[in-house]
Amino acid sequence: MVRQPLTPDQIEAGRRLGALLRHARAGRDLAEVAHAAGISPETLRKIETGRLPSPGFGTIVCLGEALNVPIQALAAIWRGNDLPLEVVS
Amino acid sequence: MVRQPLTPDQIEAGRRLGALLRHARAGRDLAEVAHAAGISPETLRKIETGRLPSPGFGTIVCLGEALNVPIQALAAIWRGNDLPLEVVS
DNA sequence: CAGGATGCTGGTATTACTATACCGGCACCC
DNA sequence: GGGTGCCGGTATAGTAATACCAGCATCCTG
Repeated sequence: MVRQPLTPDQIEAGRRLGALLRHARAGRDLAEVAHAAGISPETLRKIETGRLPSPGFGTIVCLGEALNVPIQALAAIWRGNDLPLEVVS
Repeated sequence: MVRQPLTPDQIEAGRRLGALLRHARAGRDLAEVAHAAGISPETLRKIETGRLPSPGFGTIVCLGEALNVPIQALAAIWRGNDLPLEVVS
């Protein structure tokens, strides 16, 4: 066994994370935010839509910084604690 | 351009992250911690030695949880804020 | 209303990297 | 001298990050 595929749990965690990030962006231009975070717009879009379920740690840290989302909120979302969305509003 | 290699900055960030995690583990068995975090001992060892500079977001979240390290400390280390190591002691 | 601009989406392709496993070797300590 | 634990190297499946493109809404403007 070399690297088993992502579990459904991980995939759903990625979807929750993407939804939170999209909620946090809330109007700002996708490309602008991606550039501020130092990643490509394509990558950000895929994260938001859940097609990149488990992005790199640095990617998320930079995104949280660019969007002013506390990293602990992202971690909580990932772990499944359905933290209220008010923390980012 | 498809996926440019990791920058030296990212590699050094990974090294700092690994050093912090190793410091936080501080005596506990590597294999035990890895199991608690839900990853393989090999992977944890590579993260600690800096040979996996930019692990997945979920990997770091689980590790922080297993080691009782606040996720914000890990993010700060990654960003380069040379946060004192006392936060984990 | 036509037509352009803007912004998001799904698809496909490519490359670097993650996560895992196995091995021999090197310490340290009882 | 045999555990116990860490290390470096190698190998491999699968994913992350990026790019390009055609399509489809919405909005503005002539």
